[in-house]
Amino acid sequence: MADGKSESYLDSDLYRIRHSTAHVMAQAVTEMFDPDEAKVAIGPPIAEGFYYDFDLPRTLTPEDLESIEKRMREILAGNFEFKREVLSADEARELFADQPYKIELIDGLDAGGLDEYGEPIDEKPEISIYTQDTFTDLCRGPHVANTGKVNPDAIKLLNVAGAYWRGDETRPMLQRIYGTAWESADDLEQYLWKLEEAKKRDHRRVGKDLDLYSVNEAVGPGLILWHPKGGMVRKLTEDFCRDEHEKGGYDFVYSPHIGKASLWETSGHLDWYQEAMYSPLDIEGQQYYLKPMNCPFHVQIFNTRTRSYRDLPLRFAEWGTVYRYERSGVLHGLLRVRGFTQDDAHLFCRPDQMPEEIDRVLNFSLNILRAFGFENFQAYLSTRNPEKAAGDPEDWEAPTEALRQSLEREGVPYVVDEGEAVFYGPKIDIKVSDALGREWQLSTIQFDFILPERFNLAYVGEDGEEHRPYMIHRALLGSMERFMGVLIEHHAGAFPVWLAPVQAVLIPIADRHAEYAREVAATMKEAGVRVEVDDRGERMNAKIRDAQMQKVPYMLVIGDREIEAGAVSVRLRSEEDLGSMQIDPLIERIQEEIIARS
RNA sequence: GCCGACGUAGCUCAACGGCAGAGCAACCGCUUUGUAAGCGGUAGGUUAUGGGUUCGAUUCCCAUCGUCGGCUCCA
Repeated sequence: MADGKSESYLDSDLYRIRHSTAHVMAQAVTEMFDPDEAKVAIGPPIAEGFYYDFDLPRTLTPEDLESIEKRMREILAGNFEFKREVLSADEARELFADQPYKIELIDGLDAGGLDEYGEPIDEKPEISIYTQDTFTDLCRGPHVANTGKVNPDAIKLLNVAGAYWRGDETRPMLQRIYGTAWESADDLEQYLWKLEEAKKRDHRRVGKDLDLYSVNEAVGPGLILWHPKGGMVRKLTEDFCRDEHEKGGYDFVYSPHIGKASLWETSGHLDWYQEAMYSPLDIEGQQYYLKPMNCPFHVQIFNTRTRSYRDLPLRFAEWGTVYRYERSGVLHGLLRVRGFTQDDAHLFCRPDQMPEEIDRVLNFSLNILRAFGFENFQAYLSTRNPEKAAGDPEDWEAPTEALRQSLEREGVPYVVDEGEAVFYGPKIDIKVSDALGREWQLSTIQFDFILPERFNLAYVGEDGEEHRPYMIHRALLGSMERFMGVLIEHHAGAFPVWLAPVQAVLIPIADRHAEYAREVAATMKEAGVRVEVDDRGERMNAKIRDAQMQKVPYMLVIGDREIEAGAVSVRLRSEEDLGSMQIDPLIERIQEEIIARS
């Protein structure tokens, strides 16, 4: 129900509660203005609440939200029935004569093919209205029986934001009020707790607190500066993945950041991707573009020699940094940036190798994601969009079927996004659920019918003839930036030991213990543990507090007793006290955790 | 890009037409400490940038840049 559209949700009491609460909110809002000043648009339930869009004579303030919420509770207390009526299109037009957005919806419903939210539907719908108290809205329902069925202690208005009418930036900008509604006050409280928790885990905040990365105004928006600690997490991530790729039969390639305009013309990027590409550089009269993707380079490497069917499959992997223009308003911490590094690879294979290649890459992807602590996956299979699709429909069948069967074999839950594929081929996207149950898209596995043709890729078959290879793009973590962001939020900055930038802090209690601490540190470093000595003139309590807030997995306290015993006193960031431990068993324990990646 | 909110010390925030402040962090002392903040001191600012209004602007107005919440899009 992440998209708020699952069957069971559409059918639930919660859905009705939210839908009805949206209507009550619309009543409260329209009451604030003269009837001819306040225009209402649409107000559907969404995954964890509802919204309603308004066209109002002035901007709403947070104070307005409070008074709207107060008025909503009064309306709810009125116990007004939600009365449904079915109208003809003309009757509806008359009723909503001074509501232009409703008129547009009615015209759409009357024409058929779309519901009131602009979603395609098969039949021409009945036009119905719902009335509670003084407010009547065009609506297909369903609703609760009366306003008394909505718990006034389980609703909350969250924020106001701008939203285009019908999501179309050429249409008017409306004011959207987001709210949430639950069955019980406890449910509401739990939801608000989750929002708070999400705020605490926000990678932008954690990134600052743990000194992982920054975005700098002098450098530019959407461009990430990795600090030493964040850089270490990223390096460890990359090292692990590179090793896995090597074991997995990938070859490593490297390609430049810019390429000639003619390359991007051949690849087609200048035709269909130019709006996301930066303006060209002029070098000796030739135009060069910053790369938005790595594919054309890998394709060129493929093409540097005649390939035999014996050479295939070829798997070219690169941590390729690409630059894409993103509109300033969409940039978001590490999750949406303008320069990012994809863990990219391109697979070239014979048609007969394709199903196995898909299996391998899907399995590979899931295993890598599991290594980072993700357990729950949701896959999306995007199929051919007849409106915009390269190649013949039958070309799509085998790859689409191969993708589907791989998902079945892996047992990954998946949904089919009918017609959602990019024009060059079908694809699988994999989303992971994090510790708070939020979904993040990471892996993508995409077929490509276009590039092999445009670059005239070929291999010589057993028959001595030239054949066109299949080409698959895939990124597993997606982008290093985005993945780091997701990882930070998933672990709330408390990275598993193998990824922790600092795995242990040695805390000498007094100055006289510092020398021993440095000796222990040297021993541990020797054993490959990332360790620091906190020899500041602070009290032990302060040092523990700082290490705790930095989410360091091991805090090793050293005082007279430990020196005497040749040991350290071990505290975990979980606040568990392991007591006094000898150095060797401690190192062993840490190393085991690193290997187990826990 | 668009709508709205917001930019004050490294960080979190005060002051809101009349001398720009606190806590934390940094630095310097004192303290030598037993599992989440010891005490004292010092330093730190063209109040994002540029213009305007005013006797006087951090405060009011305009523009630009940036951040945040959304819309749209996506790795």
